[in-house]
Amino acid sequence: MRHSVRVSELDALDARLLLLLSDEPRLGVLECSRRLGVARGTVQARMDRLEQRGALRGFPPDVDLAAIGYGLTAFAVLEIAQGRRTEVARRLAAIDEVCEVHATTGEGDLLVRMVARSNADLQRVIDEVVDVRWVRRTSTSIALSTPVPPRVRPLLERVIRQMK
Amino acid sequence: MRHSVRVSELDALDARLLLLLSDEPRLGVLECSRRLGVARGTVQARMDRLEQRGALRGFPPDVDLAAIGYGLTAFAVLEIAQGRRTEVARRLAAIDEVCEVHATTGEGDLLVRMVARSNADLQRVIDEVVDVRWVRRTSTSIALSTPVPPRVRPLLERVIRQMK
DNA sequence: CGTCTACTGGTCAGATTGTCCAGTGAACGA
DNA sequence: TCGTTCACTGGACAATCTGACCAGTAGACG
Repeated sequence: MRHSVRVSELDALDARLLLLLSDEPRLGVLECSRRLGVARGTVQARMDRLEQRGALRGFPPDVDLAAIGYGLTAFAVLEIAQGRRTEVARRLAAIDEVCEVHATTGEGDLLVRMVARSNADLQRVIDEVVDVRWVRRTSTSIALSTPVPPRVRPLLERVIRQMK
Repeated sequence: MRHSVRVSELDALDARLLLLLSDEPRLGVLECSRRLGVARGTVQARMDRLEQRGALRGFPPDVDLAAIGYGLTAFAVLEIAQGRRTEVARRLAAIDEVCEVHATTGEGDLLVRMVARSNADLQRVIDEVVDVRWVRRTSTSIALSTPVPPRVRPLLERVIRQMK
């Protein structure tokens, strides 16, 4: 049975597979095929295709930074000198505690997520970030809690819903 | 051989294991034991302990939202009415496109990461977020690029370095 | 009406898993 | 100092899963 969607798009089965893997990442190909009610080869083919297409990047371990001693998270919005985004980003990337950087529109130019062991440590990290050359102005906020942890599930469910 | 560190802390082997898994998440227990030069049972025990301790939450699939059609990412900083954080967070969580919410110190109260299919779609999502009750003021920026994608590796390396 | 593609259901050998076990050595307390 | 405890080793086991095949079937497409 061939499906009608563009090759580059998600298929309902793809979405269901991703959803299943979101809920229980340790599942093997065989178990997935059982749950989805399709042949094992199919699941295997789908996963291969999803990876080739780049939709499924892999299964990185989800490490709890707090449990490793990095209990503090902070966000910094950086304003930087014109045309220095790449430069600044590279220097930020060199800081271990910098866990994520986005270039954005709006008042700020870069949004940085960083972590630290303690308030003193955070001070150090912030200083390191702020001291990066070409950084003009910064505004930092500490994350007090994370009401919604990173998630994809609702989106996948929506995709399935729309597909039906 | 018993190790000297507190039970709640990471051990050098734990860190090396997490690092290994960060680089090649698909690795099985057996392969890990080979790479780390320890017995299989040891790796198995370590992984169990890491999970029990909460340091290793699991292996969620890394789905590329862009490849699923959600090519746009935006961040919103929300200012909300006093004492309504939980309430607002709950409503935000009900929006499929909201992928992450942090409560923060500073001018804003909540930092929201959301995604959308297109500019029009983003408009809709932003409206939904902004229209959440108790939200006073918002400021939104669109993510143009992600110079540093979410990562843990440097942190793990640092932990190992410090341990040595 | 053929061709192509995707899925099914099956097989196969080889690898991996979870689960045991006895033995070793280092740290710890009495 | 002598036991005890704990973590790791290296080995074993059956059960399971994996990757690689295969022929057969059924829509979609020209």
